[in-house]
Amino acid sequence: MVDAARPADRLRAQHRSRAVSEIPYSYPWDTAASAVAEQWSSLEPGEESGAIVAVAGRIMLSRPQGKLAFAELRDSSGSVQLFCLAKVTEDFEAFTHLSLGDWVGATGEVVRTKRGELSVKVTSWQLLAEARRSFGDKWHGVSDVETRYRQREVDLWANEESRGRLLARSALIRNLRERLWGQGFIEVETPILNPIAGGAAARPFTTHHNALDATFYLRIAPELYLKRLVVGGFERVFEIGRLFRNEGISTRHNPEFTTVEAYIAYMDYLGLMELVEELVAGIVMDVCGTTTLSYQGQTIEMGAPWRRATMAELTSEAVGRPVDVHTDRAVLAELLIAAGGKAPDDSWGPGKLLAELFEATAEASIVQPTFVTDHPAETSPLARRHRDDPDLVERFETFVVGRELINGFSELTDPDDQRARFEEQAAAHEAGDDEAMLVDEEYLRALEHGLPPTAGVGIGIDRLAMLLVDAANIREVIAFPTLKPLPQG
RNA sequence: GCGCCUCUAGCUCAACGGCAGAGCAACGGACUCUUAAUCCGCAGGUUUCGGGUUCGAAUCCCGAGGGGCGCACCA
Repeated sequence: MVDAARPADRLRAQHRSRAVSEIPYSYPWDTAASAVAEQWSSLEPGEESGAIVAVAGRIMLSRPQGKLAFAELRDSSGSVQLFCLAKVTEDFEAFTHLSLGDWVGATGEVVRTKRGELSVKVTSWQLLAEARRSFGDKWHGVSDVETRYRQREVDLWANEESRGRLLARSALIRNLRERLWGQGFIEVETPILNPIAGGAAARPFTTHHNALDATFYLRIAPELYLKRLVVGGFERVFEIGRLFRNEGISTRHNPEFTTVEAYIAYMDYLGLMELVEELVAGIVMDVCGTTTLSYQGQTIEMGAPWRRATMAELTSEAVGRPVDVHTDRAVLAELLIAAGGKAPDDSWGPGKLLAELFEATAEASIVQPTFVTDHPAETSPLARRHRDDPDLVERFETFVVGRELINGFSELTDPDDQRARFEEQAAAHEAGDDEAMLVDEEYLRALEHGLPPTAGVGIGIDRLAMLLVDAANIREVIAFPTLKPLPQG
C-alpha cells in the first residue's frame, strides 16, 4: 500500500541528506551502457582500453569490498559495471555508501576486470539523485499488483518485464505512425470535449465548461470529426488518441483507452480490409520479429491474409441452422434465449437480434484473426448499406482470441439516409437506450457538403499491444491504468 | 452492481487461537576482482481500518476500505 515515509525510510533520508545540496543541474554523459558493451566487447580480462567515457544511470547493485567497490549502473539502454578503487576514485568512501536506487554519473576508463566483467573504472563521479525510499527486494523485485499499478515508477525500476511491455507499446505506436505517414496519411487532432458524444454507442463521461456554461462530453470516438476533415478535402487522415467510455473496468477494458482511426477517400471496405491486414501484420512483424504470436498459451498467426466470414455465416455455423438478418424475429429471439444471451427486447428488430446472437454464440470461439463482415444495418448507423442487401451494411470487425480488435466500414455518405439512421437512434435513445446516438446536425450539414466514397477503420491500440506482449490484463500495457482513488487522509 | 479470494516490516514471505519471525534493503563495521559477493552488528510492527467472540485474536465472526479473478455492463 501507498504510505507516508516509515521510520526505516526516514532514517535513510536523514543519513544521506547532506549530499543532496551538491546535486548538479546537469551531467555531461556521453556513452550509453549498451554502447560500452558493444564497442569494447573484445577487451580481454585485465585489459584497459585507454578510452574515457561518462555514463549515468541508477545503481541497481552495489558490492563494496574494502579498498575496491563494484556497482551495477543501469540506464535506459542496459547496464554497465562501475569499478572503483580507493587509490583511483575520487570520494571513494562515499561511493561505498551508495544505496540501491541512487542515480549516479561517473567518468572513467573502459576496462575489463580480471574476472572478465566489462566496466568503467571510475575516476570521478557525482550523486544525481538519492533514493530516499527503497524499491524492495533486489532479487524478487515488486510483485504486489496494486503497487505495480499505483506506483508504476517503482514497477519500472524493479521489473524488467514491465519496462519491456511499455517499450513494445511505444514501438508499436511509432511503427504505426511511420507506416501511415508513408502511405500518404496526414495526422490530425480532433476535439476531446464534444457537445454531443457521437461516433459510437457507449455511455460518455460528462463535464462542464464554466465560461460557456455548457455541458461537454469526453469523446467516445473521433469518427464524425475525422470524416468532416475528409469532406474538407483531406483524403487520407488518421488520429491516434484517447477515447473515454464510462463503463465497467475489466481485464480488457480501461475507461480511457487508445485507438487509431483512419479514413481513406475513394476506398470501400473490401480495399480497407486488405490495407488493414497488411498494416497490422507489418507492425507485428516489425515489433516482434515474427507474425506468429504466442498469446496466453495459444498460437496466433497474424500474417495476412486473415479469414473472412459474414456474421450470418458464423452465427449459422454456431447455432447449427441457417440464420441471417431476414430470419423471423421470433426464431432469432428463441435461439438467443437458448444460447443464454441477453434477454430479447420487444423493440429489437432482427438485425439487433442477429448481432446479439452472434455475440452469444460465435464471438468467443474466434481465436485466429478473422474479419467478421456484413453486419445488420440496424446496429451500424454510420455505415453504408450493403450493395447487395439494404438490410446489411458494408462493415467488418476483426476478432482475435474472442475480442474485438478492429472495426471498419464503407462510410455512409448519403445525408438523407444518415438523417434517417440518426432519427432511428434518437428514437431508441428516447425509449431508454442511453447508448443510442443522438441526431448530430453539424455532422449532417457536413455530409451535405459532400463526402466522397470513403472507408474508415478504428484499431484498439491497447488490445493490439496486449497481443504483442502476451498480456492477460489491459493494465499491463497502460502506464497508469484507471484505479479507484484511495480514500483521503 | 453481484459472487469468490486476498491484505503481516520498505520489498518477498512465515507464523493459522497461545511471546509476531526470516531473507533482501536500510543503518554501523570488516574485506584489493566482486557478479543476488561474503562475514559481523544494529534497527525496523496499531498484523489495512472499526467493532465483536474468547482467559487469550494476525489467526474465528460482523462491518468498512484497497486489490485480484469471474459475472454483469461494454453493438
